[in-house]
Amino acid sequence: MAEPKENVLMEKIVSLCKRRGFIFQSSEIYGGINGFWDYGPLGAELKRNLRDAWWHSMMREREDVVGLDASIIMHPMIWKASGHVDTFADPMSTCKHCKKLIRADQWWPLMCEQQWTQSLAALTEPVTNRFNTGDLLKWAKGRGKQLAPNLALVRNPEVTISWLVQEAEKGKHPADAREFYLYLATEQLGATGFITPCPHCGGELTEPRPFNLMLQTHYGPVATDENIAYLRPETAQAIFVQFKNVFDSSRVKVPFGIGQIGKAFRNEITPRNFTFRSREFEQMELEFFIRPDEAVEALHGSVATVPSQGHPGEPQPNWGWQAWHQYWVEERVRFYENIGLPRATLGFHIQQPNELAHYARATVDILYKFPFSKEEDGEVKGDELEGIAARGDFDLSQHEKFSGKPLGVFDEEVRAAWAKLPDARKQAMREEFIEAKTRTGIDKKKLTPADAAEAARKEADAFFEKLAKGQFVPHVIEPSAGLDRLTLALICNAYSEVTKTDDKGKSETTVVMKFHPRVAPIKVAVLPLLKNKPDLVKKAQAVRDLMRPWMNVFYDDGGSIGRRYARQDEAGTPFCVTIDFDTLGEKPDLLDTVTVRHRDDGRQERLTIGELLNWLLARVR
RNA sequence: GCGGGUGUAGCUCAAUGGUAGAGUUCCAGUCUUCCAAACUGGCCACGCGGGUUCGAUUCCCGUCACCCGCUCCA
Repeated sequence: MAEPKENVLMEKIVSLCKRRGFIFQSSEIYGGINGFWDYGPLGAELKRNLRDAWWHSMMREREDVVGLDASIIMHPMIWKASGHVDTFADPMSTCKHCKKLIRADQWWPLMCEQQWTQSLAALTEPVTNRFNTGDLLKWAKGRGKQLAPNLALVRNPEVTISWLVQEAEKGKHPADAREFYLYLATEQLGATGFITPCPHCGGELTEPRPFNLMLQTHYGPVATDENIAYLRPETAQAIFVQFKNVFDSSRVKVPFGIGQIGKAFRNEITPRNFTFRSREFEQMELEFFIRPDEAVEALHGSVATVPSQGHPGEPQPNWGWQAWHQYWVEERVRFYENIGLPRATLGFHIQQPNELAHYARATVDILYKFPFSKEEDGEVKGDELEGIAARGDFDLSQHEKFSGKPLGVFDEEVRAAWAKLPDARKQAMREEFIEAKTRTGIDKKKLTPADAAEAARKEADAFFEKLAKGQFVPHVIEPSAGLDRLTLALICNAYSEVTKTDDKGKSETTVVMKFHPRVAPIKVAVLPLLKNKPDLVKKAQAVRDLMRPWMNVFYDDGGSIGRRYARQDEAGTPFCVTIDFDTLGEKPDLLDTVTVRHRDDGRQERLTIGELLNWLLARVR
C-alpha cells in the first residue's frame, strides 16, 4: 500500500499551508478546536477567488440563475420539514466489546444481515420462536464461537441456557425474532435487564444515546426549549423556503435556478483529513427548478432523451429531468476544468438506486483524488467535492405541507397544452405516474404494495388535477458543492516539488504551487532588483500601483532576487515582474521594459511597462 | 464516542531530573544585476493543567490538538 507515503504528502501540504498562510488551525493559541479551521491571507484570497468564480459562472454568465443570501439561523420548523431534525438526531449505541458504533434505527436491518443471526434463525421454529436448547448449546460451542464470540450464549452457554429454560418453564417465550436475540444476549435478566446484542460480535450494546448532528443555539435573551434554533446544516433549504419570493420578484420563469453561497454547520462525528470534513464549512448550492416531465410531455409531445455521456449542449425546451441532470453534471465538470482541475484528477460516483434517499431520483458525485483518498478495488476514486442530485419536487412539497403555503407555479403554456391532449394520452401518463410512485413507495418507504398503490393514486389525482389548470410544483436539480473542499483540492492539486542541483552539486527541493492564474491568490509580484537604490524602488512602486486596481499585486524588496522568486513559488504567484537598471534606461533601447518571469518553468521575457497590464489581464482572467 | 500513535523555535531535527542546541525560515543591514549567494546583527520553542521531586521539557496522571483505525457523511 502506498498510504504511508501519501500521508507524508498530506503532512507536507498541511505544513506549507501554515508556513505560507493558507490555512491555520482555528483558535490555535488556546490549543485549537476540533473541526474548525481559519484561512490566512493567501487562503482567504484563494477561497474568495473560487467563490467569485462560482458566482460569476452561475449568475453573471447565465440568464437563468439568480442569487440569494439567506440567514444562517432560520425557523426551526424548516428542519422538521426537510427531515434534518429526525435524521440528524439519531440515537446511537456503542458495543462494549468491539467498540463499534451502531445507529439505533439501523440495528435490526444490520442484525438481519449477519451470518450468526441467520444461522441461529434456522434453529428456531418460524412462528412460535421456540427452540431446542440442545441445538443452541451445539451452536454456541461451534459456529457461534466464530461468528458472535461476545454473545452471552457463546461466552457462557450453560448459564444463559439455564435461564432460558427457566423462562420457558414459566411459559415465557420470545414474542418475535428480535426478542429472541435479546434473550440470547442476556445472562442475568434480574441484574441487567435485557441486553441488546451487537450485530457485529454479539457483545453488549450501550443504551442508545442521542447524537445531535445539528449545532443548536437559542434565539432571544433567555435560553428555553421554546426558542431553540439550529445553525443550518445546509444552505439549500433557504432557497426552497424563499422560492416563492424570488419567483414573484425576479421575473424568472421555470426552468430557472437560485444559487447561494454560505456557511453551513454539522456536528460531524469525526472531523478528519484537514479541512475536508469540518464542522463549519461553506457551500455553493444551486437549486435549478424545472417542469415535471409530465408538463414537458404535454407541451412538446415527448421528453427529450440525451446521450448518457458527455455534455448534452445548450438547454432545450423539451428536456426532462434526466437531460437537465446530465447537463448540470457536465457544466460542473467544465467549471472544475476551467479553474485548473482536469478531468483526470476528478472521479465520479453514480449513486446506485439502493444508496439514494427516497426523494432522490439520481445523484452523481464529483470527486477529487486527494492525497488521503483511499484505494477501492485497486483504484483511487476520490472524495466528494460536489453532489448533483435530481430531487423531484420533494423539498418544495414538504415545505408546502409544513408551512401550509402553496409553493407551486402557474404556467399558462402548460394549461393550454394539457387541454389539447387526447384523453388516451392523459390516461397513459397517469398510469405511468402511478406505477412509478407505487414502486418508490414499496422500495423506499417500505409500504405494502396495496398501501403504496393507494397512496400513488391519491398523489396522481392531486397532481393531474392541478396540472390541468397549469399548476405544478417544480422539480429540482441540485448541484451542491463544498467551497472549503474545493479550496483544499486546488491546494493539493497545485502542490509540486522541484529539486534543483547547483554548480557545486548541492541539491535543494523547493515547493511550487501551480495554481491556475485565474484562481492564484497573488496574480503578480513586483520586485525591484535591489532595494537600496531609490530609483529602482520608486519605479517598482509605480509599476505596482499601475496593476493594483486590476488584480492582487504583491510588492517585495526583501532578500536576494532568487529568494523572492522562491517565496512567490510557494505562494503560487504565476508571474513575477522585475525592475532592473535597464528599466531605468541603462541600455537606452530597454528603457521602461521589465522582465516577466513565469512560475512553472522559470522562463523570462521582456515586456514594456505599457503593454504589461493587458498582457497580464489576458492571462489571469 | 472508542482504540492506537504523536506533541521541543514558523519549519526540520537534537540534547537533558538542574543553563534547551543546530540548520533553515523570518526581520534589520552591506552588495549594479535574475532563481532560497555571501557576510554582520537580531527575534522566536519544551501543547495545556495537575502530581511526584529541593528542582520536571524529561517520570506519572489528566486534558487538548493532530495522525491512523472503527463509525458517520442529506
